[in-house]
Amino acid sequence: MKKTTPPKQGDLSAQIAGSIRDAIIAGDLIVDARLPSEAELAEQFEVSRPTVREALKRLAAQALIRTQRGATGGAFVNHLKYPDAYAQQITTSTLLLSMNEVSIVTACEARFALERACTRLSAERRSADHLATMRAEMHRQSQPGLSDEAFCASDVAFHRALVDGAQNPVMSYQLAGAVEAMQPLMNMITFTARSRERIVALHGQIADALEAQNASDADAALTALEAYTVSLAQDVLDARAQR
Amino acid sequence: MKKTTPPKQGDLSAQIAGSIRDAIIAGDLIVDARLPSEAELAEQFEVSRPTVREALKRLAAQALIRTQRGATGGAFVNHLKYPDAYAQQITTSTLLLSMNEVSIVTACEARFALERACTRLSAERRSADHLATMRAEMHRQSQPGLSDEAFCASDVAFHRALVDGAQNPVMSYQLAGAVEAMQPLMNMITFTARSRERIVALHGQIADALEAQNASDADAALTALEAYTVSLAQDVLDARAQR
DNA sequence: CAAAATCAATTGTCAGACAAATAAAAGTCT
DNA sequence: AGACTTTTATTTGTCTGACAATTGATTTTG
Repeated sequence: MKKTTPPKQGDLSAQIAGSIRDAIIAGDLIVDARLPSEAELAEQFEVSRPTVREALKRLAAQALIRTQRGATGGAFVNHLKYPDAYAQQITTSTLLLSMNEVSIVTACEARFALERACTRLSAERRSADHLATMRAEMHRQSQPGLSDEAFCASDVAFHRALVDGAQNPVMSYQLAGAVEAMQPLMNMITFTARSRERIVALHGQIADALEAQNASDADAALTALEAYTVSLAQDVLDARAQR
Repeated sequence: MKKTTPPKQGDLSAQIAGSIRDAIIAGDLIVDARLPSEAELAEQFEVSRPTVREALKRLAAQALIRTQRGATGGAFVNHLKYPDAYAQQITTSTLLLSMNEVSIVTACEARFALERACTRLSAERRSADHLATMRAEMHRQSQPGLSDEAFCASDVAFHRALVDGAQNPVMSYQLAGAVEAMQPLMNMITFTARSRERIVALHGQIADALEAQNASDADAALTALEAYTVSLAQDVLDARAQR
């Protein structure tokens, strides 16, 4: 946390946040360690307290620290848990997709390629619980009165169960963006044209394959789902171009 | 950006940051749109300027906005570019791995599964440039005087070229954490025991397969590399346990 | 007309103060 | 003595007001 060779780029609060972040990543500050009080940090870095506070807020925004008021309060190095990392990943992925004119084809290709990376593990290890979740979501997707938003949410839940079935938390984390950030995209593009029946049928193939621990069948079903999604998107875009 | 149904959780600065973030994600604030000045925001949200500033710093930490001083300055919705998202992903992944006692086996499994998801696309589309990068990194890895750190960095560069060969930026982004965050882990674990020769040989198999557009051979080589990495980690851990 | 000086708006930083929360310490009653 | 209450000290959260630094726009000047 010392001011060793500060690269002096950006604002003071950014520099200070960088110093503390580096200290955390380097392991100089371990989880649950308490940082000096804001007043002490201000003295150490030779800045005012508001500046220190801005730096701490930057770190808090990345879930690197948490703060607590009171006598024994202060800023503590946060144990970065999976849900926090998930949320960040989803936010970042959503923004990245919405701001970079990524084609649906490219996004779909990435999403399904990553999801297929889970099939082998998921076929091998999925628990009864994961299978039950898939079946339940399929059942929900078959209900006639379901809104488009709810259908998409259920779709996401189904695929998350597939990914979680691999029983590898690192995998689940990495896939969070790919699976969840697609929801608004699919919502916007395909909800007018898609056949829920067909999607549920493909979901059924995937669930059956995973239950039978047949990874290549699950692979094939995912590929078919990808092809269907891409063709839907193509149709919608064509219709839009003609109009 | 209105204070519509504020969930009132956490600090004021967190609430305000959340409001603005939601507005950006919902598309109410488009890229390069200028936010009101800090004074105006303070008035709108009925808080003081330091509180607004803390909120803005939170958003800046996530690269959602950028600020500019001067007459026409202010806070602008930032175009989230891939490099920014990469950096965030790598930081988050690194912390997640270091703070959650993830076993080497789990991390390796995820990493190589994701990387194998790229082989089909990369075999199909890799450019001469990607192949040249791989060869160059392999050449560097063969030099005797290379430090462990430099070898690892080159290793990462090689795998990044593999991933980038898929010519899918969404894929490259999603893989950034998996590929780059492993570097410190591998560095710490296997640098004592590994045979560079063997690793370079496997890299050669991968590069050859991609050049021949043979995805399944590349797959097999990656699987072999995974097995070798895991066995190395196992050896090191066993030796550590005996000591 | 072009260059220089001025201006105005905005963020960056600072100082000091008070409020709110919180746990430890001290005090009080049974 | 022990349990409960009150006080106190520490720390973060927020506010007010001010000034410096930056930078584009405006005005002045050669």
